[in-house]
Amino acid sequence: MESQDNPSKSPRRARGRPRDWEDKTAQNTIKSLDRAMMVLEFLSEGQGKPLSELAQDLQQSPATLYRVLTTLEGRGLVEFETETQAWHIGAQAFVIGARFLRRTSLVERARPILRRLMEQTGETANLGVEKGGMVLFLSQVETHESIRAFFPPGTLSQMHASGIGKALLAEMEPSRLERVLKEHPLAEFTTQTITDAGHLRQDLLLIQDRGYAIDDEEKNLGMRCIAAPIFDMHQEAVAGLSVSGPTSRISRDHISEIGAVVIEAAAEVSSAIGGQALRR
Amino acid sequence: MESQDNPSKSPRRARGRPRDWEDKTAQNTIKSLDRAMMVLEFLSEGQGKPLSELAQDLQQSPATLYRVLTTLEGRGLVEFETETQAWHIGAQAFVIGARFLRRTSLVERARPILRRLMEQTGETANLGVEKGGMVLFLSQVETHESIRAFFPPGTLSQMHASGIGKALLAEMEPSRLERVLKEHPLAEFTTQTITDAGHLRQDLLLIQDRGYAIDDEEKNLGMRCIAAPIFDMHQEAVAGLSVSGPTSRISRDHISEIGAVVIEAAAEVSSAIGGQALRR
DNA sequence: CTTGTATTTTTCATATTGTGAAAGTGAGTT
DNA sequence: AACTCACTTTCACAATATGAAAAATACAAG
Repeated sequence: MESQDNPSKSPRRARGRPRDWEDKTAQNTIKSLDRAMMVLEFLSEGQGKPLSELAQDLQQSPATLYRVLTTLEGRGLVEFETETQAWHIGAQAFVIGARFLRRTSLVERARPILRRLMEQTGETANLGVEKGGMVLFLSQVETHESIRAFFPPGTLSQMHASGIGKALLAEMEPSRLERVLKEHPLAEFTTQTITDAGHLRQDLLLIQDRGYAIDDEEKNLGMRCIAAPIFDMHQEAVAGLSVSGPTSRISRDHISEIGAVVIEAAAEVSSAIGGQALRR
Repeated sequence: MESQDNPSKSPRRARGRPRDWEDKTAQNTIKSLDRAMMVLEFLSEGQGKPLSELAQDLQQSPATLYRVLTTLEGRGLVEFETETQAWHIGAQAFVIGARFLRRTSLVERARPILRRLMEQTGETANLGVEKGGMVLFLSQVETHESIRAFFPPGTLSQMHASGIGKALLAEMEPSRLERVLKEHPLAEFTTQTITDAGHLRQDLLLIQDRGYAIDDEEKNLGMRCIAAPIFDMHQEAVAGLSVSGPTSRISRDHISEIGAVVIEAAAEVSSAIGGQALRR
């Protein structure tokens, strides 16, 4: 059962020096650029701030910071609000970032399926991938109901307290799973959150067996979420798909029924991107 | 009726040297950073490319480009695909960019209204703003119909061939309008596209008078679009909202009826962001 | 298996250019 | 009207970004 790698074809490998370092010391980077990107990142995280405050938060000289900001402003990556003297993330950052979605056709192909899933279940449908040990929400089709779950695309969320996250963890190879667990402590969000690693591992086995994950008020009280993994051509779980809604509508009686629909939809997306689910 | 400003509190105005230059020569920027951002922008526009190709396209030395890319990679802004040796825009760019939407509450507040608009008209509803003489689409609620218009959020589009674009142009102050017209030639997309400035100006007057704009197959044949402007507290048109769909469903008979609904929805968004429409 | 070629990655010497301190500027405040 | 504060620009200096060239590597051909 250890035949993970596919020796059937020679997949045009890299020339040049191999990037085996990966863990890297990454000495070969540009300092000033890296610092500037730190500014951009920081700016995107909080509210807009005036120069002086940024300089303090980032421990940089106002003069340098000012030049970084005006340079980024020149390309529209940040914006300056004259009224309040505050620097904000700019529209161009959104334009550039949004193009990430177009790269992988995952989002496009999943979208019609997400929509149908929403109509079938009546609940908001979400698509997410794993990124740096977190779940990154890529796309969403919202329910018509007025009480609805809401994960804006671009949101990052803890894996262990998310349906999609657990679905992905359950399919992860052991070593990678361990690394994720090591790097991300099991923070508690509600009384239902799984904070014990053993307990989580048990749940993951159940998920793998059942085919779908349940986030049972583990992130937000009153909200349930049913998720299933999406597989690529190498039978690796590259994304997850979920429906989420209030416990009142996603009642315990409905879970297995919804679970089947979610698995079905995830399998459809898998084949839409040329993938195929694990044979069990 | 000129009491715009709220005298109840001191609205913390700018100190320091005023940014009156605006047009600026912007000598005060960091060259290397600017070049790096150009790389990021370029990367987001096309498909993923290998280093050598990028170096040629951007006229930069491979060595420098390589360091820029690895630096950006370190922050997840670009990604390197080992299989094909291609550099792509990264997930972190999406994460950062997506936060732009959270800044202005416009999107959040408009979303429920967009949704209702979609349900009322049965057609895809869109929200967009003007950015650098173009229309930037921010958000969208798609119709249930299988034939539907599609502007992915983050898309930029020419103003003169877009419903939202024309609605915004119609409310623009003359000097700014002229500048936009000067900087953006009236490209022809279909036989219906307005390519004559005089003709466009005439249409804008009509739009201002009527309160909504019609894109009558001016960008894509077979597609109509009805749009209206959204106003902020200063009675400036800061965004626009539209429904778009095939000519078969948005027939000439329905236009005025849909127009009224769109105007109504736009007015609602206006008040949701604390704005108010022009009194006519 | 050996050699050749294309591409990426690193090294290295150089001067470009990013940097912080401090001076300058204007708006708000007393 | 003088003062204060925060942003913006100037300036001199050396840190560091840069490109040429060399090294490293994978793939292709003989």
